[in-house]
Amino acid sequence: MYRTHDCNSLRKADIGRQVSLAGWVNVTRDHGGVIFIDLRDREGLTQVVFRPEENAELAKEAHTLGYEDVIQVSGRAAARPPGTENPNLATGDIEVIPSELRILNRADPLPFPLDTEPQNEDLRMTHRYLDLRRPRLARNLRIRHRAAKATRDYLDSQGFVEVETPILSKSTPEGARDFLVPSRIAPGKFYALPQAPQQYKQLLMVAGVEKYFQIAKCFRDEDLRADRQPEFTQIDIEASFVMPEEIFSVTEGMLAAIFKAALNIDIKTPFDRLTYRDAVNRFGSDKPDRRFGMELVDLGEIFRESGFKIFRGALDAGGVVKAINANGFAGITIGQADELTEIAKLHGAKGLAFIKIENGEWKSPIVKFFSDAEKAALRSKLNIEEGDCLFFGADKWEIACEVLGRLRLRIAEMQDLLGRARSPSAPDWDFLWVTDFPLFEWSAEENKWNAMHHPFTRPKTEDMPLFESKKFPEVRAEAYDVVLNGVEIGGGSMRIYEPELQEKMFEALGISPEARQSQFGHLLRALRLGAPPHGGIAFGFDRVVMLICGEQSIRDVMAFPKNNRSMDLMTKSPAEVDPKQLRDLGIKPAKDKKL
RNA sequence: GGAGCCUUAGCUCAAUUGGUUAGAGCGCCGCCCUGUCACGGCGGAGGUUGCGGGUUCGAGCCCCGUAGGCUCCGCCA
Repeated sequence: MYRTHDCNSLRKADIGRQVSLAGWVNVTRDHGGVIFIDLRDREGLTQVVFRPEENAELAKEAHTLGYEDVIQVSGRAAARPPGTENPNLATGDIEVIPSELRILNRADPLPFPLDTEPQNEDLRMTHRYLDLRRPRLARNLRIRHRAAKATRDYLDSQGFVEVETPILSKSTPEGARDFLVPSRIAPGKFYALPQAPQQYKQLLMVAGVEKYFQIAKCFRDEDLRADRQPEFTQIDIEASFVMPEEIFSVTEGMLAAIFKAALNIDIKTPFDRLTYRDAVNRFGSDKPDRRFGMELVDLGEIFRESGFKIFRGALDAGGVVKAINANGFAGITIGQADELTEIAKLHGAKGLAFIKIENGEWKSPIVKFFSDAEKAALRSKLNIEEGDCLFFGADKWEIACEVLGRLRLRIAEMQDLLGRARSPSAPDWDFLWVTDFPLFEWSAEENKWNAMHHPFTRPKTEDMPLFESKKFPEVRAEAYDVVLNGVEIGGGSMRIYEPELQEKMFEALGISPEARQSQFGHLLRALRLGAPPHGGIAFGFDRVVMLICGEQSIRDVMAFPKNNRSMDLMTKSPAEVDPKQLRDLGIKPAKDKKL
């Protein structure tokens, strides 16, 4: 037996007991005579004391111990001499006086220290197993575990059944780029790794499972971000004979259970709801961060007859004039103004007009075009006060909203409104439903309509006539997202369960009848064999855990993440393979990768 | 595909406007130290300043290119 206790369990009551501990040498304090070792395991620290007068042999060996050596000690739990107790340590009343020391494994000097935040992320990644020994990441892994367990326990309590679906799956034309796996048995053919278990879970509804969930690995071969990895985990949920309300309440219950288990926090349910239209109109985003104000204000009424041509022109063309008021931001620097102008242009604005309110004066080249009445109306509508800074968008609705939405977020960052390093116990967990998404979005690149959510999403019943008459931009979907503090953490929809409607949807998306059969034949067939009405939702589990842990990147809540370029620096994957493996698969690498 | 920031010792960082032999703390090695808890003290080793080119009497610093890392845009049904 290596140990009788972990390194966080010995207390005053254990004094005199014979104990064994095992773990890593966290730090040594070698006084030449007496030697102190802080022994660490995943639970905590215990001080081990070697004294020459007690055991000269052991003390001599203890002199050789270094950082992260793995050792086992057996001996007696003793009271610390009065005055040397350490109140900062749970085990600070006691120490272990060993009669035995086994050095289980020596450690080389470490590539980076474990007691400070390393800056060099690729160094951390190449030695990820060391990085994970650091308390922060070790804590994150355990929070993640608790969140996953709470998910399973809660959904189980609600009658949901966890079903695994295939990883070797089939490529579908819609959506993200697939990871492909070549087939050996059918040379030239490929499996695809699932972007989501979407079709399988719908087929499980046809199978009569009624309530399904899965903590599912998903794969998307797209470029990475701080909150996007090629391989990630979803909490996937689907239920039959349900309305959106029932999905909403299961979701709220589940998230409440997760936050209770992970942080012992009671989140506020039910969540507020906002339609897509309102979200974009008020916050310039379909995943609004409502933790600070600065809402978009419509100024159409004020400038309808304005002499300021830019605003008037936008309105006459059927667009909008909107503004945000950044309170106390009149001190904006030239660099900041330039950056915001860049952002505005990048997202389709022709430029960025802003007004600084300084010393009672409105400072901006555009102010001279405003009438007194317009100024007065602005003042009241935007609640303008000394020190404010106003930013305007005059454009098509979509562009004006998006630009101001982006500016709003960047300005909030500049003003540090988001409290960058938020503590996990931060009280402002702002959950929100965004509903009534458009069913379609226009792809200028492909010159066709695409499904905004996915091709199996139902149109809202009241919008069915619009769908039938092909007024695609106006059709709303029975689709919804969950947003937490401005991060989209989940989304779902009611699905199409009627084969005729599904065919019409495919038609609208420009998928030929032949392609429908080859790509979705199994689903269309299933819809003809007794498919119940159904719908569901899926959550980005990594993102939820990231927010719970107060991390800025999902890499910090994954054990072995990939870097920016989708590489695992520890195993050095992807890597070349033996030519024989390629031969078995009937694959010949192209000489010129640009082919 | 594009933009920005970054790259100096094992790690974290410093190095006036371009100017002598590129420094510090931690770690590492050696010596000393019997109640510390980030123990302490003395000494030592350790650098092609990511790489390649250019400007210059002289480049860690300026310019060009390139590699890598991170962040963002595009992309992510």
